[in-house]
Amino acid sequence: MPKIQFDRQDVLEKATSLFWREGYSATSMQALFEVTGLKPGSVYLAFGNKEGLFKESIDFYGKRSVEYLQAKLSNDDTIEQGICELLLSLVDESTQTDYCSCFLLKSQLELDNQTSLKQHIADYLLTIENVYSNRLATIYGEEEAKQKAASIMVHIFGIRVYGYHTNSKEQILGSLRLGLSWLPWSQLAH
Amino acid sequence: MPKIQFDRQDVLEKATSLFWREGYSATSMQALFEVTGLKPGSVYLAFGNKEGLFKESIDFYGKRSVEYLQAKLSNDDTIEQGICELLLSLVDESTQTDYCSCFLLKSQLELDNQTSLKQHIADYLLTIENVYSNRLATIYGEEEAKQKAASIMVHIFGIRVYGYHTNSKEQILGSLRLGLSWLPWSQLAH
DNA sequence: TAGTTTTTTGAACAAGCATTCAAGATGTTG
DNA sequence: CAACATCTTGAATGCTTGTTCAAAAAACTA
Repeated sequence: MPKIQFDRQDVLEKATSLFWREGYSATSMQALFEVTGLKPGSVYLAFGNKEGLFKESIDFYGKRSVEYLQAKLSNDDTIEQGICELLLSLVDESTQTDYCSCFLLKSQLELDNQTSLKQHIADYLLTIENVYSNRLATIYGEEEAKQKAASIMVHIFGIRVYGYHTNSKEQILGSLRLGLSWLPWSQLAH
Repeated sequence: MPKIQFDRQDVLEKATSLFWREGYSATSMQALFEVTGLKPGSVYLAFGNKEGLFKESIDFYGKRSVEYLQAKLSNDDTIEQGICELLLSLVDESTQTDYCSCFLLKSQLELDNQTSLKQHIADYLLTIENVYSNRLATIYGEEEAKQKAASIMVHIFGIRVYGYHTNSKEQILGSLRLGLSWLPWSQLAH
């Protein structure tokens, strides 16, 4: 029954990239047609409308983020060391020239309370927090794990905003060491 | 020479409120006309264009924030206790129903790199960081004061995002106590 | 190959956007 | 009071927005 169509993943990748950089409101459908190479009718048949395409872009980004996080935290010998490495890669990311923070974070702040999208995004953020929490619960008590996970999330949000207008990598690293002093920073190479 | 005009402060207060809630792109000039009670011509004569009105709204909010911060941190007997109280008020703020994070933070993330506004906003955020840094430098060494100020900023950004989609006041408070453990949390009433 | 279903096309739509401007109102000055 | 400078008005501007739809193309079915 299904006929060949455009590469949905490819289109979502391009749409996500544009929404991420420009934001929801500032991204026009016309710009999306150009960047994806699709014509109006195709987009509206496949995604319904602008909000539908945006929602799928959020899903594309959100699922990828959660999967990446889970993989990263299950591979490492110790959980805490894995968290350190992950945070360090976020710091590196934040000093790149084309850095545009986190798509989920930006969208969460941009979207009005009216849209159901806001809760949808919040769910992804909570899922990420739970990944940290569950991993930490294998070392600490449940309450302590939850509290530490929350502190990690606060720091991630913090540096993703801080890194958006400041380029001092040292300052950001110092803040992580100071605020998350219970992590094994010293055990990492350089 | 000057003829009576509309109350500029009042207009800026209303425009700020709308920009803050909706964001720059999602706020239409028509909506600004309605909320301020001004007609197109008046706005364009007084502020130039949409970006001009937005810039003055940022100034209105930014200056108010810096002044409030300076007043708060100079009145209290000890600096660190003052910082604690300030952070606690931010936590309270974040659990209110009409909470819409920080205007500077939201705008910083929404605006594209192309506009000069981005640096203008960054300047306000750096000014705020310097207020913390300078006050802390009276207790700690200069480097340590700077590092602690950066950590405070990371926490403020963090809870202003975290509080946007989570309502658990206890979790946010716990994160502050955990990440900023060098502050005198226990010396505060309740 | 003929028939059916699905996808693509691109022009067209109305609504909303930021902005302009000439005319009228209002206050100040001489 | 007259002359002037400034501010306000609100309709009109041209452009962009998100979205639609009938016709053409393409892919599958029998």
